[in-house]
Amino acid sequence: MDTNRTQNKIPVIAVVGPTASGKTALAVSLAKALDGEVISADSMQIYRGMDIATAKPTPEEMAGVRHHLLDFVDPTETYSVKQFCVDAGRAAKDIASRGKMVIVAGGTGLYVDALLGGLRFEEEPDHTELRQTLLSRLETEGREPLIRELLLADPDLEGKIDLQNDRRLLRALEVYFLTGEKPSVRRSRAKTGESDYDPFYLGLFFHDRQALYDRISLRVDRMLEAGLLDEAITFYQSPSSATAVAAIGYKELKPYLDGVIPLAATVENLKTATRHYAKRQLTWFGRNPDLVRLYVDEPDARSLEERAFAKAEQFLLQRRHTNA
RNA sequence: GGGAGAGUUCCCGAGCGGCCAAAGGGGGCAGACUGUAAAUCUGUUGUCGACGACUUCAGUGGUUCGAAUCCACUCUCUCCCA
Repeated sequence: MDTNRTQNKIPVIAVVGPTASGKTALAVSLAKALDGEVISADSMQIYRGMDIATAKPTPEEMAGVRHHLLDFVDPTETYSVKQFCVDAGRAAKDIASRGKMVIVAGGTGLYVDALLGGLRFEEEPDHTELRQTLLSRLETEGREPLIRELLLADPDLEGKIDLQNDRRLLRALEVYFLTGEKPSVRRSRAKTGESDYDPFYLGLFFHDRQALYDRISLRVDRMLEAGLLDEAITFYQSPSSATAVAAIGYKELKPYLDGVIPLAATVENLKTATRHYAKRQLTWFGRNPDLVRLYVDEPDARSLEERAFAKAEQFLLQRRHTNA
Protein backbone atom coordinates (compact mmCIF):
# COMPACT_ATOMS: atom_id res chain seq x y z
CA MET A 1 0.00 0.00 0.00
CA ASP A 2 1.47 3.27 -1.02
CA THR A 3 0.50 5.21 2.05
CA ASN A 4 3.39 7.53 1.40
CA ARG A 5 1.82 8.65 -1.75
CA THR A 6 -1.49 9.50 -0.19
CA GLN A 7 -0.14 10.64 3.13
CA ASN A 8 0.76 14.17 2.20
CA LYS A 9 -2.12 14.58 -0.12
CA ILE A 10 -5.36 16.21 0.72
CA PRO A 11 -8.22 13.73 0.48
CA VAL A 12 -11.02 15.04 -1.66
CA ILE A 13 -14.43 13.75 -2.50
CA ALA A 14 -15.39 14.97 -5.94
CA VAL A 15 -19.09 14.95 -6.75
CA VAL A 16 -19.45 15.22 -10.48
CA GLY A 17 -22.10 14.57 -13.09
CA PRO A 18 -24.34 16.23 -15.61
CA THR A 19 -26.38 19.31 -14.94
CA ALA A 20 -29.57 18.71 -12.97
CA SER A 21 -28.38 15.40 -11.62
CA GLY A 22 -28.38 16.47 -7.99
CA LYS A 23 -24.73 17.28 -7.32
CA THR A 24 -25.51 20.25 -5.12
CA ALA A 25 -27.79 18.37 -2.74
CA LEU A 26 -25.50 15.38 -2.50
CA ALA A 27 -22.46 17.52 -1.86
CA VAL A 28 -24.25 19.30 0.96
CA SER A 29 -25.32 16.02 2.53
CA LEU A 30 -21.82 14.65 2.35
CA ALA A 31 -20.39 17.85 3.77
CA LYS A 32 -22.75 17.74 6.70
CA ALA A 33 -22.04 14.13 7.47
CA LEU A 34 -18.28 14.43 7.09
CA ASP A 35 -17.79 17.88 8.54
CA GLY A 36 -16.71 19.24 5.24
CA GLU A 37 -16.89 22.28 3.04
CA VAL A 38 -17.74 22.47 -0.62
CA ILE A 39 -15.62 23.88 -3.38
CA SER A 40 -17.73 24.55 -6.42
CA ALA A 41 -16.15 23.55 -9.71
CA ASP A 42 -18.49 25.39 -11.97
CA SER A 43 -17.39 27.85 -14.61
CA MET A 44 -20.60 29.86 -14.45
CA GLN A 45 -21.68 29.82 -10.83
CA ILE A 46 -18.60 31.89 -10.12
CA TYR A 47 -20.37 34.89 -11.59
CA ARG A 48 -22.29 37.32 -9.47
CA GLY A 49 -25.87 37.97 -10.45
CA MET A 50 -26.11 34.90 -12.63
CA ASP A 51 -28.12 32.96 -10.11
CA ILE A 52 -31.20 31.41 -11.63
CA ALA A 53 -29.63 30.50 -14.96
CA THR A 54 -26.70 28.73 -13.37
CA ALA A 55 -28.83 27.03 -10.71
CA LYS A 56 -26.49 28.50 -8.16
CA PRO A 57 -27.20 26.94 -4.77
CA THR A 58 -29.35 29.15 -2.57
CA PRO A 59 -28.59 29.71 1.12
CA GLU A 60 -31.37 27.26 1.93
CA GLU A 61 -29.85 24.63 -0.30
CA MET A 62 -26.42 25.17 1.20
CA ALA A 63 -28.00 24.52 4.59
CA GLY A 64 -25.23 26.08 6.56
CA VAL A 65 -22.44 24.27 4.74
CA ARG A 66 -19.72 26.63 3.67
CA HIS A 67 -19.24 26.92 -0.08
CA HIS A 68 -16.24 28.28 -1.89
CA LEU A 69 -15.78 29.76 -5.33
CA LEU A 70 -19.36 30.78 -5.75
CA ASP A 71 -20.55 34.20 -6.67
CA PHE A 72 -17.21 35.96 -6.51
CA VAL A 73 -16.45 37.12 -10.06
CA ASP A 74 -18.04 40.04 -11.86
CA PRO A 75 -19.68 39.08 -15.19
CA THR A 76 -17.51 41.65 -16.94
CA GLU A 77 -14.44 39.62 -16.04
CA THR A 78 -13.11 36.61 -17.87
CA TYR A 79 -12.12 33.51 -16.01
CA SER A 80 -10.09 30.45 -16.87
CA VAL A 81 -9.04 26.98 -15.77
CA LYS A 82 -5.73 28.36 -14.68
CA GLN A 83 -7.43 30.85 -12.43
CA PHE A 84 -9.71 28.15 -11.10
CA CYS A 85 -6.80 25.94 -10.15
CA VAL A 86 -5.25 28.81 -8.23
CA ASP A 87 -8.45 29.74 -6.45
CA ALA A 88 -9.58 26.21 -5.77
CA GLY A 89 -6.14 25.15 -4.62
CA ARG A 90 -6.08 27.96 -2.12
CA ALA A 91 -9.55 27.07 -0.84
CA ALA A 92 -8.70 23.40 -0.56
CA LYS A 93 -5.62 24.04 1.49
CA ASP A 94 -7.54 26.39 3.69
CA ILE A 95 -10.26 23.83 4.32
CA ALA A 96 -7.82 21.02 4.96
CA SER A 97 -5.76 23.16 7.30
CA ARG A 98 -8.80 23.56 9.48
CA GLY A 99 -9.24 19.81 9.62
CA LYS A 100 -12.30 19.76 7.44
CA MET A 101 -13.15 17.48 4.58
CA VAL A 102 -12.78 18.92 1.10
CA ILE A 103 -15.68 18.24 -1.20
CA VAL A 104 -15.37 19.39 -4.77
CA ALA A 105 -18.69 19.55 -6.55
CA GLY A 106 -19.36 20.75 -10.01
CA GLY A 107 -20.09 20.03 -13.60
CA THR A 108 -17.14 21.69 -15.27
CA GLY A 109 -15.12 18.61 -16.00
CA LEU A 110 -12.03 20.40 -17.16
CA TYR A 111 -11.89 22.38 -13.94
CA VAL A 112 -12.28 19.35 -11.73
CA ASP A 113 -9.75 17.27 -13.59
CA ALA A 114 -7.22 20.04 -13.97
CA LEU A 115 -7.30 20.62 -10.24
CA LEU A 116 -7.36 17.03 -9.03
CA GLY A 117 -5.59 15.35 -11.91
CA GLY A 118 -2.66 17.70 -11.81
CA LEU A 119 -2.36 20.00 -14.73
CA ARG A 120 0.24 22.66 -14.22
CA PHE A 121 -0.28 26.02 -15.76
CA GLU A 122 2.84 28.08 -16.12
CA GLU A 123 3.03 31.82 -16.21
CA GLU A 124 2.53 33.41 -19.58
CA PRO A 125 2.02 36.94 -20.87
CA ASP A 126 -1.44 38.34 -21.33
CA HIS A 127 -3.08 36.99 -24.46
CA THR A 128 -6.04 39.28 -25.01
CA GLU A 129 -4.45 41.42 -27.70
CA LEU A 130 -2.83 38.53 -29.54
CA ARG A 131 -6.05 36.57 -29.42
CA GLN A 132 -7.83 39.41 -31.18
CA THR A 133 -5.15 39.54 -33.85
CA LEU A 134 -5.33 35.81 -34.45
CA LEU A 135 -9.09 35.93 -34.56
CA SER A 136 -9.11 38.55 -37.28
CA ARG A 137 -6.43 36.65 -39.16
CA LEU A 138 -8.65 33.60 -39.07
CA GLU A 139 -11.52 35.59 -40.48
CA THR A 140 -9.56 37.15 -43.31
CA GLU A 141 -7.12 34.38 -44.22
CA GLY A 142 -9.12 31.33 -43.30
CA ARG A 143 -7.99 28.33 -41.37
CA GLU A 144 -5.54 26.72 -43.78
CA PRO A 145 -2.70 29.27 -43.64
CA LEU A 146 -2.86 29.24 -39.87
CA ILE A 147 -2.68 25.48 -39.74
CA ARG A 148 0.32 25.51 -42.06
CA GLU A 149 2.03 28.12 -39.98
CA LEU A 150 1.44 26.21 -36.78
CA LEU A 151 2.63 22.89 -38.12
CA LEU A 152 5.70 24.53 -39.60
CA ALA A 153 6.60 25.84 -36.18
CA ASP A 154 5.65 22.69 -34.34
CA PRO A 155 5.32 19.57 -36.53
CA ASP A 156 4.81 17.39 -33.48
CA LEU A 157 1.44 18.96 -32.91
CA GLU A 158 -0.01 17.08 -35.84
CA GLY A 159 -2.53 14.63 -34.54
CA LYS A 160 -2.24 15.97 -31.01
CA ILE A 161 -4.76 18.72 -31.29
CA ASP A 162 -7.88 19.02 -33.37
CA LEU A 163 -6.82 21.40 -36.10
CA GLN A 164 -10.41 21.69 -37.29
CA ASN A 165 -11.26 23.23 -33.97
CA ASP A 166 -10.57 26.93 -34.27
CA ARG A 167 -10.37 27.39 -30.54
CA ARG A 168 -7.59 24.85 -30.26
CA LEU A 169 -5.82 26.07 -33.35
CA LEU A 170 -5.77 29.65 -32.19
CA ARG A 171 -4.77 28.70 -28.70
CA ALA A 172 -1.81 26.71 -29.98
CA LEU A 173 -0.65 29.62 -32.12
CA GLU A 174 -1.21 31.89 -29.19
CA VAL A 175 1.05 29.79 -26.99
CA TYR A 176 3.69 29.74 -29.67
CA PHE A 177 3.72 33.47 -30.25
CA LEU A 178 3.38 34.32 -26.59
CA THR A 179 6.11 32.08 -25.25
CA GLY A 180 8.18 31.35 -28.31
CA GLU A 181 8.00 27.74 -27.27
CA LYS A 182 6.57 24.80 -29.15
CA PRO A 183 3.04 24.17 -27.95
CA SER A 184 3.63 20.42 -27.98
CA VAL A 185 6.51 20.82 -25.56
CA ARG A 186 4.51 23.03 -23.27
CA ARG A 187 1.61 20.64 -23.32
CA SER A 188 3.68 17.67 -22.28
CA ARG A 189 5.25 19.69 -19.52
CA ALA A 190 1.87 20.76 -18.18
CA LYS A 191 0.70 17.19 -17.79
CA THR A 192 2.57 16.27 -14.66
CA GLY A 193 0.05 13.77 -13.38
CA GLU A 194 1.09 14.87 -9.93
CA SER A 195 -1.41 16.69 -7.80
CA ASP A 196 -1.68 17.67 -4.16
CA TYR A 197 -4.89 15.73 -3.82
CA ASP A 198 -6.08 12.23 -3.22
CA PRO A 199 -9.45 12.27 -4.93
CA PHE A 200 -12.41 9.97 -4.76
CA TYR A 201 -14.59 10.58 -7.77
CA LEU A 202 -18.27 10.03 -7.31
CA GLY A 203 -20.13 10.42 -10.59
CA LEU A 204 -23.86 10.82 -10.87
CA PHE A 205 -25.25 8.88 -13.80
CA PHE A 206 -28.57 7.65 -15.12
CA HIS A 207 -29.60 4.26 -16.39
CA ASP A 208 -32.32 5.94 -18.38
CA ARG A 209 -31.21 8.98 -20.32
CA GLN A 210 -34.79 10.16 -20.52
CA ALA A 211 -34.93 10.42 -16.74
CA LEU A 212 -32.13 12.97 -16.88
CA TYR A 213 -33.78 14.84 -19.71
CA ASP A 214 -37.04 14.98 -17.78
CA ARG A 215 -35.23 16.52 -14.85
CA ILE A 216 -33.66 19.08 -17.15
CA SER A 217 -37.01 20.00 -18.60
CA LEU A 218 -38.50 20.40 -15.16
CA ARG A 219 -35.58 22.47 -13.97
CA VAL A 220 -35.84 24.85 -16.91
CA ASP A 221 -39.56 25.31 -16.24
CA ARG A 222 -38.77 26.09 -12.62
CA MET A 223 -36.13 28.59 -13.69
CA LEU A 224 -38.67 30.41 -15.79
CA GLU A 225 -41.08 30.48 -12.87
CA ALA A 226 -38.32 31.79 -10.66
CA GLY A 227 -37.77 34.76 -12.96
CA LEU A 228 -35.19 33.66 -15.49
CA LEU A 229 -36.51 36.13 -18.07
CA ASP A 230 -35.99 39.08 -15.77
CA GLU A 231 -32.54 37.87 -14.92
CA ALA A 232 -31.74 37.61 -18.62
CA ILE A 233 -32.98 41.12 -19.25
CA THR A 234 -30.81 42.42 -16.45
CA PHE A 235 -27.88 40.43 -17.77
CA TYR A 236 -28.11 42.03 -21.18
CA GLN A 237 -28.40 45.51 -19.72
CA SER A 238 -24.72 45.61 -18.97
CA PRO A 239 -21.71 44.31 -20.84
CA SER A 240 -20.28 40.94 -19.92
CA SER A 241 -17.09 39.05 -20.57
CA ALA A 242 -16.55 36.48 -23.27
CA THR A 243 -16.71 33.71 -20.70
CA ALA A 244 -19.84 34.93 -18.95
CA VAL A 245 -21.88 35.32 -22.12
CA ALA A 246 -21.39 31.64 -22.87
CA ALA A 247 -23.71 30.68 -20.03
CA ILE A 248 -26.67 28.60 -21.04
CA GLY A 249 -29.88 30.35 -20.10
CA TYR A 250 -29.56 33.85 -21.46
CA LYS A 251 -28.42 33.45 -25.03
CA GLU A 252 -31.13 30.92 -25.79
CA LEU A 253 -33.75 33.36 -24.55
CA LYS A 254 -32.31 36.28 -26.47
CA PRO A 255 -34.37 35.74 -29.65
CA TYR A 256 -37.54 35.95 -27.59
CA LEU A 257 -36.37 39.06 -25.76
CA ASP A 258 -35.62 40.59 -29.14
CA GLY A 259 -39.09 39.67 -30.29
CA VAL A 260 -37.90 37.37 -33.04
CA ILE A 261 -39.15 34.00 -31.81
CA PRO A 262 -42.09 33.08 -29.57
CA LEU A 263 -41.38 32.17 -25.99
CA ALA A 264 -42.33 28.51 -26.25
CA ALA A 265 -39.80 27.96 -29.02
CA THR A 266 -36.97 29.62 -27.15
CA VAL A 267 -37.74 27.59 -24.07
CA GLU A 268 -37.45 24.44 -26.16
CA ASN A 269 -34.12 25.67 -27.49
CA LEU A 270 -32.97 26.27 -23.96
CA LYS A 271 -33.91 22.75 -22.94
CA THR A 272 -32.18 21.32 -25.97
CA ALA A 273 -29.02 23.30 -25.29
CA THR A 274 -29.05 22.06 -21.73
CA ARG A 275 -29.48 18.46 -22.85
CA HIS A 276 -26.54 18.80 -25.20
CA TYR A 277 -24.46 20.17 -22.39
CA ALA A 278 -25.49 17.32 -20.12
CA LYS A 279 -24.49 14.79 -22.76
CA ARG A 280 -21.05 16.34 -23.09
CA GLN A 281 -20.66 16.15 -19.34
CA LEU A 282 -21.64 12.49 -19.35
CA THR A 283 -19.02 11.81 -21.99
CA TRP A 284 -16.38 13.72 -20.12
CA PHE A 285 -16.93 12.17 -16.71
CA GLY A 286 -17.65 8.77 -18.14
CA ARG A 287 -14.16 8.31 -19.45
CA ASN A 288 -12.55 8.78 -16.05
CA PRO A 289 -11.40 5.26 -15.08
CA ASP A 290 -11.16 6.18 -11.41
CA LEU A 291 -14.71 7.40 -11.20
CA VAL A 292 -17.26 5.43 -9.23
CA ARG A 293 -20.70 5.60 -10.73
CA LEU A 294 -23.73 6.35 -8.68
CA TYR A 295 -26.98 5.93 -10.55
CA VAL A 296 -29.59 8.48 -9.62
CA ASP A 297 -32.42 6.42 -11.05
CA GLU A 298 -31.27 3.15 -9.52
CA PRO A 299 -34.21 1.22 -8.11
CA ASP A 300 -32.93 1.12 -4.56
CA ALA A 301 -34.71 1.72 -1.30
CA ARG A 302 -31.72 3.55 0.09
CA SER A 303 -31.35 7.25 -0.43
CA LEU A 304 -28.77 8.66 -2.79
CA GLU A 305 -26.68 9.79 0.18
CA GLU A 306 -26.74 6.35 1.74
CA ARG A 307 -25.59 4.80 -1.48
CA ALA A 308 -22.93 7.46 -1.86
CA PHE A 309 -21.55 6.60 1.54
CA ALA A 310 -21.57 2.93 0.70
CA LYS A 311 -19.51 3.66 -2.38
CA ALA A 312 -17.14 5.96 -0.55
CA GLU A 313 -16.79 3.73 2.48
CA GLN A 314 -13.41 2.32 1.68
CA PHE A 315 -12.01 5.65 0.75
CA LEU A 316 -13.31 7.19 3.95
CA LEU A 317 -11.94 4.38 6.10
CA GLN A 318 -8.58 4.72 4.49
CA ARG A 319 -8.59 8.42 5.07
CA ARG A 320 -9.43 7.97 8.72
CA HIS A 321 -6.46 5.65 9.11
CA THR A 322 -4.02 7.92 7.45
CA ASN A 323 -5.16 10.76 9.61
CA ALA A 324 -4.89 8.75 12.82
C1' G B 1 -68.20 25.29 -57.32
C1' G B 2 -63.82 27.64 -60.23
C1' G B 3 -58.40 28.82 -60.21
C1' A B 4 -53.11 28.54 -58.38
C1' G B 5 -49.77 25.69 -55.61
C1' A B 6 -47.84 21.98 -52.21
C1' G B 7 -47.20 16.79 -50.26
C1' U B 8 -39.36 14.12 -49.75
C1' U B 9 -36.16 10.00 -44.97
C1' C B 10 -37.57 11.72 -36.93
C1' C B 11 -38.35 17.43 -38.19
C1' C B 12 -37.30 21.59 -41.54
C1' G B 13 -35.76 21.66 -46.37
C1' A B 14 -32.86 20.83 -51.40
C1' G B 15 -33.48 17.70 -55.53
C1' C B 16 -36.98 17.98 -60.68
C1' G B 17 -35.29 11.31 -65.85
C1' G B 18 -29.76 7.87 -64.60
C1' C B 19 -23.90 10.23 -60.95
C1' C B 20 -30.20 9.59 -55.26
C1' A B 21 -30.81 5.97 -49.68
C1' A B 22 -31.54 11.19 -51.74
C1' A B 23 -27.60 18.19 -50.50
C1' G B 24 -27.91 21.30 -46.22
C1' G B 25 -29.68 22.37 -41.40
C1' G B 26 -32.13 20.66 -36.89
C1' G B 27 -32.94 16.66 -33.63
C1' G B 28 -31.10 11.70 -31.98
C1' C B 29 -26.79 8.67 -30.92
C1' A B 30 -21.48 8.25 -30.12
C1' G B 31 -16.85 10.60 -29.35
C1' A B 32 -12.94 14.43 -28.48
C1' C B 33 -11.42 17.96 -25.03
C1' U B 34 -4.30 21.09 -21.46
C1' G B 35 -5.20 28.92 -20.00
C1' U B 36 -13.05 31.00 -23.70
C1' A B 37 -14.85 24.53 -21.44
C1' A B 38 -22.58 25.90 -19.80
C1' A B 39 -17.42 26.89 -24.76
C1' U B 40 -15.43 24.53 -29.15
C1' C B 41 -14.88 20.44 -32.39
C1' U B 42 -15.48 15.31 -34.79
C1' G B 43 -18.14 10.97 -36.43
C1' U B 44 -22.77 8.69 -37.29
C1' U B 45 -28.10 8.63 -38.43
C1' G B 46 -33.73 3.67 -43.93
C1' U B 47 -33.27 -1.94 -43.24
C1' C B 48 -30.29 -6.34 -43.59
C1' G B 49 -26.89 -12.32 -42.90
C1' A B 50 -23.72 -5.00 -45.26
C1' C B 51 -17.27 -3.45 -50.59
C1' G B 52 -23.64 -6.35 -51.86
C1' A B 53 -28.86 -6.80 -51.32
C1' C B 54 -33.60 -5.00 -49.98
C1' U B 55 -37.64 -1.27 -48.90
C1' U B 56 -38.34 4.46 -49.27
C1' C B 57 -39.61 10.53 -51.62
C1' A B 58 -48.76 11.00 -50.02
C1' G B 59 -51.70 6.68 -52.71
C1' U B 60 -52.83 3.89 -57.21
C1' G B 61 -51.88 3.05 -62.13
C1' G B 62 -49.05 4.51 -66.41
C1' U B 63 -44.76 6.39 -69.84
C1' U B 64 -39.48 4.87 -70.02
C1' C B 65 -33.93 0.53 -70.69
C1' G B 66 -34.33 3.57 -66.09
C1' A B 67 -38.65 7.94 -62.11
C1' A B 68 -38.43 11.34 -55.89
C1' U B 69 -38.14 13.67 -60.62
C1' C B 70 -42.77 12.88 -66.63
C1' C B 71 -48.43 11.59 -67.29
C1' A B 72 -53.43 10.24 -65.26
C1' C B 73 -56.58 9.68 -61.42
C1' U B 74 -57.30 9.59 -55.90
C1' C B 75 -56.40 11.56 -51.01
C1' U B 76 -54.58 15.62 -47.81
C1' C B 77 -53.06 20.67 -47.10
C1' U B 78 -52.31 26.04 -48.41
C1' C B 79 -53.78 30.22 -51.03
C1' C B 80 -56.99 32.97 -54.52
C1' C B 81 -61.92 33.69 -56.88
C1' A B 82 -66.90 32.33 -55.82
